[in-house]
Amino acid sequence: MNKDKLAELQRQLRLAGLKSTKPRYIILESLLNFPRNHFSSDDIHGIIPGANPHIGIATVYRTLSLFEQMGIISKLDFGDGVYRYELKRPDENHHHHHLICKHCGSISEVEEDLLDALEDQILRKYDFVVNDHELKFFGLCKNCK
Amino acid sequence: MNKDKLAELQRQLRLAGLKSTKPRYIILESLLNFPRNHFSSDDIHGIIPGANPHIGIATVYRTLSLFEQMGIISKLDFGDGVYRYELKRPDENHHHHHLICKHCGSISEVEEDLLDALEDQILRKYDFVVNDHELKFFGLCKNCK
DNA sequence: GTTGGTGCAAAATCTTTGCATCTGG
DNA sequence: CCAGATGCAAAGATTTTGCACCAAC
Repeated sequence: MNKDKLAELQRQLRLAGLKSTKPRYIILESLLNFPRNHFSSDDIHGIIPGANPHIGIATVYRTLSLFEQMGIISKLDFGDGVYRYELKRPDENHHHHHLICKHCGSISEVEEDLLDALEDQILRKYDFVVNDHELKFFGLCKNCK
Repeated sequence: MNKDKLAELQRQLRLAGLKSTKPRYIILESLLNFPRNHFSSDDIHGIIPGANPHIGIATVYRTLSLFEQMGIISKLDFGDGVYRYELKRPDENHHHHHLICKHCGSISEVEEDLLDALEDQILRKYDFVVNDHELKFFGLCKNCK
């Protein structure tokens, strides 16, 4: 399955006239194997084994930014001064929502969208065409409440 | 009306055992007069007349952070690496939503909330108690679409 | 061999902190 | 007076950039 993603990356890079390099493979592999759903550039840089050709933090930033443009990952902002990314699910056209526990800091995901009615209303009332949204709920998770 | 807000600040500060100082007055006055609804620390620092006792950027950061704790303003994050604030409306218990135009960068506000159904569902399904939310819509405003 | 990619270090940006000094109560 | 607030500069933290070198194609 990871093999598939790596081959897919190679295909997409070639298609865009870009090079498929070792750092790009290693970074994709690292984020696929990352234990949490959300990761920062530093998270990824931190888990890359040092034995590989050494990968600089600048390359991680550049590569994650590239992956975002390619639609492989999405950039997230939980308001703590560090940008994070998550793997994009191929069947999603909108971002899902996040539940952020103010006590323990855990982040979980909401499958339901349910914003269609609101988006309709926004189009009608404000004449604003919504392409995407980002919704965060702050509160207490089941363990902390 | 601004007089009212200044007097109210003085009252709240006294109540909390804090000092009502000139920089705090000047900063409150500056954000009340700021031409847009959303402002960064640097925005506020930039419009303070130089003739006053000179106010350092650190004081602006500290004061806006204090005002946030006091419930006068809310911290916002539009994902561009700069934190902004907005005046809190006394009748709002939840944050309102924002429309962010990807073309011209304009930010407008949505009055409707309409998340109650979703919040109910989150409580039932995820056992998560929502205290607050933050919803941003990205797309094209009426001038840019 | 080109063109693009990488590593490194320096720079840029935003925010926080330490500390001597000042000031409101 | 004294606790808290301020100004300044330095330090932190995160992200971006310039440039010589390296590696895909």
